[in-house]
Amino acid sequence: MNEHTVLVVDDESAIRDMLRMVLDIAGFGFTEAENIQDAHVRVLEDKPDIILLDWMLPGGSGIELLRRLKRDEHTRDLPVIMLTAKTSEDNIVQGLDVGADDYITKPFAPRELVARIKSLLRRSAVGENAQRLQMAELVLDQESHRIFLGEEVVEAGPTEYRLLRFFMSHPERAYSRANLLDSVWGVNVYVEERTVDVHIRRLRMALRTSTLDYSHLIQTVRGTGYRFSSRDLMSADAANLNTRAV
Amino acid sequence: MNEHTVLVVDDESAIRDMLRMVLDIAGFGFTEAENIQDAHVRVLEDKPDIILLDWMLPGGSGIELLRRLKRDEHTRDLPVIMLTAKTSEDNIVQGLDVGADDYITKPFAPRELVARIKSLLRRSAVGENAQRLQMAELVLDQESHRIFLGEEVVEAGPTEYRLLRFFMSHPERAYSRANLLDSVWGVNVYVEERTVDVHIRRLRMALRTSTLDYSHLIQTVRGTGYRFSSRDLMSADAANLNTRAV
DNA sequence: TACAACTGTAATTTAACTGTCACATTCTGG
DNA sequence: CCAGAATGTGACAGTTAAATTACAGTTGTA
Repeated sequence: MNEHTVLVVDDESAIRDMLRMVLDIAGFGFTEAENIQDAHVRVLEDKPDIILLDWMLPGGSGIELLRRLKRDEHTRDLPVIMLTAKTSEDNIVQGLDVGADDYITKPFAPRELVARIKSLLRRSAVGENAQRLQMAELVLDQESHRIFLGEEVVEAGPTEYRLLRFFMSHPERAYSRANLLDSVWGVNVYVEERTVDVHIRRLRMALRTSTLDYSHLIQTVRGTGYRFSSRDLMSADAANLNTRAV
Repeated sequence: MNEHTVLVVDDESAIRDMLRMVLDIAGFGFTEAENIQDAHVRVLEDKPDIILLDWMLPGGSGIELLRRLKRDEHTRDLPVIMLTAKTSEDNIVQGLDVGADDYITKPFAPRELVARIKSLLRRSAVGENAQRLQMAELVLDQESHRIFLGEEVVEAGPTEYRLLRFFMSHPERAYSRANLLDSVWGVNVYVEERTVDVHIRRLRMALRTSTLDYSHLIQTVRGTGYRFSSRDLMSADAANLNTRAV
């Protein structure tokens, strides 16, 4: 596997040094920034694969950077782990929409941190390597950031795009609404679970064009959540037609 | 969502009481134990969904129980949060090493504890630990939350799914209707015993597709209840009822 | 700034699932 | 073979989960 680069954003150099050592031992590349402005530059220049972002930063809190990253098309999918001090800021964390992919409270065990980083990288790895996700005539092209159904381009909003991408990279598996919120919206995002239903509907409608109807790929698992699957009532062979990267 | 039960293992009753209150407010079911032996019994009897385990316990430290739980097939996937008094990283690392899913150091904010519990429950809800249960051509795939019979997908409601899952993970053994209600519907649920019959029927019907009929796996044990068995109904009965002449 | 697209939420409608009952059928012991 | 007991079955109505619709607030953009 290629070496993954981790960007650490923290204003305390002691912590950065500590993390540099930990990450080095774990075999990760390392780059750092001590404020938001610097961090943004590092993101663009060093193209890290994941960001460890301290919550409390001078010159704009971490959430500011997070928002900015999530707003930009090109950086939206960069996995971010928030580092939160284990004190009263907990309250703040809970009240705000964060949208990070994971978070960890200080102090943390290096082992745990590394495990979470690997987990996140693994999760986004599917998307990294594969520019295109395909199932039969349904193609999600991450390069052009578009969805194709047969010859037609599927009209879908950003959220539906991410939802479909998540589903296509994790097919044949049931996810609860909470799971989907965590994976597609981000952890600590305060959104009603029912909202997922609405986006599922929007996605299903998008997957129905004048000539093709792939809406059945998004299946309801009653009492549990949803699932993306090629086989509903069809033969098991269709299962081997798993989503594949092209 | 169903109510989840939390097992608190701590030798100080004050802490147990505090946790009982906190968890109650958060809407969790509660059960407790003050030592390892007791805890093990509670795990088996109350079937908690998650365990809060104090590190320091009389008569064997918490890690002892943790090891035991992780060793047993049935309890291996039970999420465990370690409660550690001190911030000593050694303990934490050791705990995570043995298989704890998370840890929290005392004193802790109730809010954070609840958040972590929910997070863990969510993770294991459609867990990565999900396995496939298989018997011949009958497959219950917990990952995709589906049942396959040969090439076909079996249509079954949530209750039938849970019922089959229970049977497949506890085969070759007869269960009374009361047993099944406890295990599949949950304890302290007021439902008529005969209701089990109806769901048994529904499950049997589901296990009968156009090409295969596996309904005979769900066997009636007259005067007792039901049993899931691959052994033929006739020979099985003959073995059990060999006291009578025909 | 005005407009168009997108989001999240709540209210309402629709569909699926559940539990029970009444009646049918099968089994058991005598 | 009979009577009583246990289990199977079909129907049905209440309950719950999901689909749908409408809408108001945001956000991005011309």
